[in-house]
Amino acid sequence: MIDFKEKIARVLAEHVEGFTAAQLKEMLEVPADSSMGDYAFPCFRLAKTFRKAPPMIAQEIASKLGDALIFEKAENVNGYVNFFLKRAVFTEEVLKEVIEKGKGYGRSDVGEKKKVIVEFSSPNIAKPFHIGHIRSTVIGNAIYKLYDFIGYDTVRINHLGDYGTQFGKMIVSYRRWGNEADVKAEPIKTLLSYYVKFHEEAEKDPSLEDEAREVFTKLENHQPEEVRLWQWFREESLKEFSRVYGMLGIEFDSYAGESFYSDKMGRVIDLLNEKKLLKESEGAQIVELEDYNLAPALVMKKDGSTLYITRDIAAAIYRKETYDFYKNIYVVASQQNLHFQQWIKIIELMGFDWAKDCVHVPFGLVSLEEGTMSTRQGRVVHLEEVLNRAVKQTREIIIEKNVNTDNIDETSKQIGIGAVIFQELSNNRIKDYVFSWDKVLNFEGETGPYVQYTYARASSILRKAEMEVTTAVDYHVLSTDTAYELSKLIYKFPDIILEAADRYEPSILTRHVVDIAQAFNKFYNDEHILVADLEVRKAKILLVSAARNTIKNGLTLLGMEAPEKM
RNA sequence: GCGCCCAUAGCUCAGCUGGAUAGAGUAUUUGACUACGAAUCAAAGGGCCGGGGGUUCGAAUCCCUCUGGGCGCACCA
Repeated sequence: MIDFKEKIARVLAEHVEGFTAAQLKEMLEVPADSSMGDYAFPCFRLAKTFRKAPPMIAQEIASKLGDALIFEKAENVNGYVNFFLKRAVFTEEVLKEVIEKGKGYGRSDVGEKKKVIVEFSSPNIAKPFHIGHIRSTVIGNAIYKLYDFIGYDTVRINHLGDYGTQFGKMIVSYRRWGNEADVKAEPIKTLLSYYVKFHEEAEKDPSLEDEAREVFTKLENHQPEEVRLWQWFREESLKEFSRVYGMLGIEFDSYAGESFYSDKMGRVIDLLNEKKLLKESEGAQIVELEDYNLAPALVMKKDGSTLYITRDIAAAIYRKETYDFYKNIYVVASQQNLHFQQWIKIIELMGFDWAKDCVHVPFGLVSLEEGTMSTRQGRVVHLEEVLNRAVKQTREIIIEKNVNTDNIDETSKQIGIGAVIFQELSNNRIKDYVFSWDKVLNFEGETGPYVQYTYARASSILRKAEMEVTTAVDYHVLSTDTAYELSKLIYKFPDIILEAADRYEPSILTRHVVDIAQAFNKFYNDEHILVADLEVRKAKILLVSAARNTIKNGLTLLGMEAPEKM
């Protein structure tokens, strides 16, 4: 597709001395208001070198430019040279590209098949999958899809929290107060109750804590009975998780969780020793990071067992050796910022130059109106319940509207679950937010259902048009402001994808998809599409088809479905 | 105490590596379904962009400082 900005920069370069086309391209902007043109060149920075007032410079440039192949006029407004593209030329270029590429519109090969690992979701087993986990899960999935779409070779890893002292606690509690039948009937609920019970009892009898640590050490040393129980808990938990992943349409390439690295810890300790990074402190082994303005990192407890951070170091080394990644992305809560700074610095100190390729992508905290979530205190909202309620509400709305009740189960799922995903991907990931039922169950305005509705509407028009989509149309028909705005947003789509991937920020894409939907709805309301004049109808149908196609590609990247009817 | 993050309309948030009158959604008021789906569209009101300094031709955006909030800081993950 033509890079219009590039073209304008080249034309400018012929008339502005001392700057390359590339430099000029950097300086080009998009005006705040489209009535001021499609691109703008601010002349303020040229004032010093040319020793003239910006409006004079702009005036001179504009008068020299006249018209060109791709723009019809360039004019000076307050020191800016504003460019107005030839709308029909622009629209033809964009729409042909979309129709030709179809599902691949926006795809690119900038990744050159380089390996990118995305670690996301990573719930703790034996604990409920709650609304706090949705962020990593949904944001991580979108980041994976974005990188996949722009040509990287991706690996999705679910770094399950399936190891650590907590399982010592679980086993102790199960042996004292639990039974097999209860676990089989309702695994996570029962296991969680053991965990809660443990903490209640440990308040009264602190020696239980030591007992739990001992049991975990046995697990680390592969004692058969402990390993058997742990494996059983893990399997039962995974069954429940896969149900939620199924609803969300999310898959992983690897479930190598923390336990997977349990036999790779010795090597990490040896390497740290070799590099003389270890230091004894109060009986434990630490890595001092004072020189880097970071708190010391505890890598081995006084009883010789390892910690979370040791496992992350082992995991990073393993991944480098196994996948030889170009980038190793971790979609993990911002609460763990320090933890990531610490271990990535340690990796660097160990002499691994690929430490710079490990990227922590943090996101803000989800809390409830009652306060921060606490599994132990039962203060949680289960993700499955959120999804189920969203689906149920969608179903009620469909019945009420009575537009299309075929496949109502399937459609309700697409929309209800889509609403939850979309909501999660709407804001900058770094922001904290308070979970609210009203908000996830609101389907109007900037929401998933709004975008899906727009898609269904576009699909409906195409069904009724009774004509093939063709790019052999009169593009002047699509030169109205509303049609042109829509084409411009469609044109930006591939760049938006690159930016969203580059900044690890799916919300950039989410916002843009909303913008396209809004522009489409405006066009839909402003102009009659299925007009009698077949030439006009043909052109408008082409734009509808391109918009619909782009919306679908966007939704797919966000991990959502696009229903034909709803 | 130290470190990191956040602060924009009543509410929820956009605002790209500084650029023209700070934008959406929601809520409120009002208008549009005998044209293609009203989960829609249009209009109105609503802002010392947390406060104060600074850099710059130009700051919501960059720097300093203060205030308010969140998160983290040794044997949990």
